[in-house]
Amino acid sequence: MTRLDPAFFARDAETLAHDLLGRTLVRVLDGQRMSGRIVETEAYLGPDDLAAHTAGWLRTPRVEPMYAKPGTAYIYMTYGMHHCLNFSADREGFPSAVLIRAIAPVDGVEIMRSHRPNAKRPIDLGNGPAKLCEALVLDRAQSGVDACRSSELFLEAGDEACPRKIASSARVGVAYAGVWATKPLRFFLDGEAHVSKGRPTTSGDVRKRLG
DNA sequence: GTGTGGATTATCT
DNA sequence: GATAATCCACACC
Repeated sequence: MTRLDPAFFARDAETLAHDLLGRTLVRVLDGQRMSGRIVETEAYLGPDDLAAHTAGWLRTPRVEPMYAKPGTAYIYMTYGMHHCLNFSADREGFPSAVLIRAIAPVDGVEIMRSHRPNAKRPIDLGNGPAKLCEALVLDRAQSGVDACRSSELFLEAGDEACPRKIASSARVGVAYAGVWATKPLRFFLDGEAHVSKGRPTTSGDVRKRLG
């Protein structure tokens, strides 16, 4: 399986969010492999994007990985109890990233389940950004990890080089971001059961594209 | 099946 | 001191 390299990540966040669909996210913990197929992403475009943590070139220790070289993991805590996984996009010094919102579990399902005892079905292991972080044991300790070099967190090309049908919608939970809240920067595989239940704050503008 | 509200804390102003 | 790129339990159809 081909591992994704820096050149893959060195594209604008929107393109990268589109292209990460269908790829395989791999987490190795205590020598045991867990993986999942990415089925939902969101693009955070950087300085101009009011929904991004780096709006207005904000630069604090927390968001530093977004400024780092493409493929760097940016993991933050939200609502005091949830973690979300992103990968830095574009180029070093330009703070954009792609949020991984949902995965379909592939390898190590039982290991993931042991980290999320409340998950009744395999689908509940990855159908939400905070859920997949819990299942894969990702927290701020992994923020800043270079996914192109790390042996604990990386991505593979996946079976499906060119996913079937990609749909887009507004992003989730960014209602405060004005016009940026309505832009179709959330991408998911249409009809895929593992997509998260989170609904965009602006309804009715889900568009479909050909894959 | 669908909708609503509460949990709980890092981070920045 | 306010706010948040969320999830889950529990009501109530």
